[in-house]
Amino acid sequence: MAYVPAATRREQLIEAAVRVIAREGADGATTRKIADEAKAPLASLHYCFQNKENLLLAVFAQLSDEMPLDADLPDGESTSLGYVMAQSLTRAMQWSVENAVRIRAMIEVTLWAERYDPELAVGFYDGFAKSAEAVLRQVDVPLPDEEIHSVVRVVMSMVDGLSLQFFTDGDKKRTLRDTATACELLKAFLREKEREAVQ
Amino acid sequence: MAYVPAATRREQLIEAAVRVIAREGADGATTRKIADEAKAPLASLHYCFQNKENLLLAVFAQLSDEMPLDADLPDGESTSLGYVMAQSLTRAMQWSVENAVRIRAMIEVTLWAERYDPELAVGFYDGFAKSAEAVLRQVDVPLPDEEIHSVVRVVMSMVDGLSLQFFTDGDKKRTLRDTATACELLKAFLREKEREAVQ
Amino acid sequence: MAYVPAATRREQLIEAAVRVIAREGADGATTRKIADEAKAPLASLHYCFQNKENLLLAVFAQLSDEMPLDADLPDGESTSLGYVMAQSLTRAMQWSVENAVRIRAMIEVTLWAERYDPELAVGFYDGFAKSAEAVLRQVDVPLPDEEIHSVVRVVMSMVDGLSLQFFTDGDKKRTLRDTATACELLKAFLREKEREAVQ
Amino acid sequence: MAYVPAATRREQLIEAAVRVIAREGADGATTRKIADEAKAPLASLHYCFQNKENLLLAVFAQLSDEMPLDADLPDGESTSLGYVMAQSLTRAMQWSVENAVRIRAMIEVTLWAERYDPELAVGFYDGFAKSAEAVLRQVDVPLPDEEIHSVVRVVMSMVDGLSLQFFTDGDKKRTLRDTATACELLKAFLREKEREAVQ
DNA sequence: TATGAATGAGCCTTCATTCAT
DNA sequence: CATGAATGAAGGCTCATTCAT
Repeated sequence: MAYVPAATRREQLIEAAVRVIAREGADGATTRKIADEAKAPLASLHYCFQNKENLLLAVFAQLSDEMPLDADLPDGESTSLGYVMAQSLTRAMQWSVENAVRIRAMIEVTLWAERYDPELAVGFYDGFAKSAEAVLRQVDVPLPDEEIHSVVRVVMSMVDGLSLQFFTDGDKKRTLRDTATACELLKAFLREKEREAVQ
Repeated sequence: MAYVPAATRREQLIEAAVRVIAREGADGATTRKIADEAKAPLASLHYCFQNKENLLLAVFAQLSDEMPLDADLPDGESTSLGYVMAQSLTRAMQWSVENAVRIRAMIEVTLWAERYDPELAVGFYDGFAKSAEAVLRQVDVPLPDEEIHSVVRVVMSMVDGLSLQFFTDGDKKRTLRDTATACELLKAFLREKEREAVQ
Repeated sequence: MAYVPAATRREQLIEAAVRVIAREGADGATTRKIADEAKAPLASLHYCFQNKENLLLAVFAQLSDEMPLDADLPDGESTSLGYVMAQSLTRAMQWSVENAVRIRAMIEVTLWAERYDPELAVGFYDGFAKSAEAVLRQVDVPLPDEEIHSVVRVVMSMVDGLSLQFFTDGDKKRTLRDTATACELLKAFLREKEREAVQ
Repeated sequence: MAYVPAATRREQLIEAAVRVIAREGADGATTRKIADEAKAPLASLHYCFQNKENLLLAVFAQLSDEMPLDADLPDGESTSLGYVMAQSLTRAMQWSVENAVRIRAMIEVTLWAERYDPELAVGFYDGFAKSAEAVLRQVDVPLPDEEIHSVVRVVMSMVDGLSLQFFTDGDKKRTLRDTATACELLKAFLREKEREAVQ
């Protein structure tokens, strides 16, 4: 087998791991299957990551990085909270349906990570939430802090849940339609809040 | 080890499997760990279920049965769609936070089942959705069929997502608060729809 | 492969381990080589001994038991210390040259045991020494306790050293001749002591 | 890591190997551990010695060279055989207790060498014996050649055996006392022989 | 029938070694 | 020349399963 530099191997192995994990779960993804999928020698996996655990953590980190958390804020203009959140949700789900394998792997690794070290997954969720809040700080929010956090978590749960449903049925159109519905729920809620705030 | 009739053993093993799976995942739940947890001989597992696969399917079926899908409809009275759905969602989440182990196991087994046989999990979701629609047929619905199905799926996704979050942080209060927020979203949406329908 | 009861398997594996260890050392004796030598499935090794370590400890115990430590004391008659010790030494060495493989294995395992747990090997030597002293209590000893202990240890060291030499050259005759010489040293020493004691 | 000339590296690696082998045995002394102990790059080990085998042989040769075989003969004076041999034995054991690590390594490598190539160790013992005989040629010997060779081998065996015991208990004082006892045995034997020769 | 005992297949990891500079 | 990087082969162990009663 041709010698391949470690940096390249790391990427190949992570990508291979993502595919195998999506297919077989984190525990089912044996080092051999991953190495084969990457067309890499088994030993290179341990050369690059020391052990399976580290590889999974790398996969977790990689996928966390890739997840689109932010909305495209039209600069300068004043935008409503509903618009921003809906757009975030929509973008996340669009990414999900286009990256079924990665989302599936993400879920499997997240569950694995929780088992492996409960702190880890919490950290990820927090990062996610922080990122969302950063976005919100840029718009006028008609709600007290505590309430807005709750809404953010509900939106996140909708992303998780809709993604989960998408794996099960694999129906892209339906998932996007349901995403639109979810946005409607969100906007209706915020519109009502704004109306209340005005009074 | 005392001889125990197969029927009893089946229950013990399923219950043990639920606990072990919640702790270690479906793949991490070895036959030995399950047998030990059930204080049953290892061989009895294969005697009762032939193989691990069948046991996991039995766990899946068992947990599917237990999930509370229906709302308590106040008989005779006319109730709004929003009320019914919100109550369903709330009940589901209350059950979730009170049955963390079972929900966790459910998620792990569902992911395993999808890998094992994609049809299976679909069937489960469908059953869930059908059951929900049966409830809805009992109330006035201000939405076309297609739209109402979409809302049902969004609600289901919120249950899944909120449960997922609950495992991660284990914060019961927060989860119930977020559940209430989710209900608000849902109700605001349906109120709006009703207002539109009136016009 | 035919099912074989664990008790039988244990013996087969220990015997096989002795041979492989004699040939390849304790570290070189891989679980696979031992299993093959015993014509046993690899898994049976772990079924019977849990892990390699335990097997080696069992080999150590087994060989310790087999070593002939005692002299054939002619009952009733008064025998000289020199006679008893010389006979012990001779018997030990006769056993050694007839059981080259076992002695070789014993040495390898003893070195391994010292690395694995220093206490172990000490215990073995102590047992050896105790056993020797028990024999000595049966005869008249013309030496103070401390001195007799030292002689015992020197005799033990001759056994070890002569055995070591035997492995290297494999010359049975020479080893037995050297053993006789060693006995002469021992007896000459004790004769001198007795003469001194008489005065 | 700084570039170091091969000659220096060889020494560093041999010294490191001695320490690691004493600690972990010849098989347990992995190339990596040795390289680390020498603070040398792993590849330099193979650059200097081609393979692990050669390094072990080098260690064996090195340690063989170091072993003190000769007695300090008081020039000009006539010295007894007993004195010479006892002094050799004593010096060897003094060196042993002061160089526990090297002796331990020596034993481990010798056993390894015997496994690797039985001729090797024989050669070493022969060299040892030859060297001893050279010393003996300088004094009056009251014994036939064959018998004196046997005594030499017994003395060598006592060195080996006492060293072995010393590793096990690590009791320096006791080892030296036992060495003195061994000398007494030897001297008593030779005195007797001399007396016989006189008659 | 229900169970203790035993095994084939496969897992993660580590080793000595080789490659490429 | 001397070294960092990479790999083929093997090692200890565990798993689901089957056997024998």
